[in-house]
Amino acid sequence: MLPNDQANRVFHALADATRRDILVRALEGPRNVSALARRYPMSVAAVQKHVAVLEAAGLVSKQRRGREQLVHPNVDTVRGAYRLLEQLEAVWLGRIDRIGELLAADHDTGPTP
Amino acid sequence: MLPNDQANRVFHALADATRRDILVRALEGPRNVSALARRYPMSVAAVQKHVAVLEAAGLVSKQRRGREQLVHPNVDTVRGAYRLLEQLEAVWLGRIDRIGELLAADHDTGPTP
DNA sequence: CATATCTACAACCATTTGGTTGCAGGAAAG
DNA sequence: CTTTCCTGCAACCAAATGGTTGTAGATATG
Repeated sequence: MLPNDQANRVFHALADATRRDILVRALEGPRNVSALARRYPMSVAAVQKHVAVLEAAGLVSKQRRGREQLVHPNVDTVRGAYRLLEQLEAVWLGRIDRIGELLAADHDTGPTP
Repeated sequence: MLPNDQANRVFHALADATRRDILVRALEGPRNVSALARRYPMSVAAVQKHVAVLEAAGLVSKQRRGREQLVHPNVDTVRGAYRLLEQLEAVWLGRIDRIGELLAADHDTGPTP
């Protein structure tokens, strides 16, 4: 499971529309940084920083090819975030179950009339 | 689907271990702010701010009961984030599919030897 | 070689974040 | 009524965020 501080980095990285889009583009196929930068109304350096945030979170890796740096996705990390949210929902469903048990128990022992 | 700026708020809210824990406690059962605050090494006001961030993201709502304010979860918003990550994975799987198609096409037409 | 392209990194700046303390109001308990 | 508890809000502060510009190195291209 994602350790707590990586979870912090992953969700922080996802909390920005530009970074989410960069991730989508990388998922579609490897892109270099300046090609990515052409899609957004900001400097190349700003996009470099966004990629660095995604990389620190383990959501993408960079791979040199000649003078360019290809950004490609780490799907496993996306799944890690996915699983964390799944666990949150499991807590919720567990609570529902416990309520169900209580109701069943109530029904079994029945409130003395 | 979550609008872009709500997605920003949701992932930002999840990018903090204290806030994720608050969400878990709320999922276990409604808690008031000062009961939550006792669990963390910080002031009540700090926890109030964390709850406000979760509330702005739509992850929890507050409901007054007498002098206390019960924090209870909005599971639908958790599922919204869930779905967004699902979509990311779908992009990835779509790419895999396209690669599969290409390979199949390569196999069909075959590279002329 | 000369020039253009892709990247890295530093310095700088405004804004946001995440904490603090202090104060005031409403509800519960003595 | 007085006191205690829970909450809301404002002011303040250090650190992080998200952008900029500028400089420099390495690789392609003419």
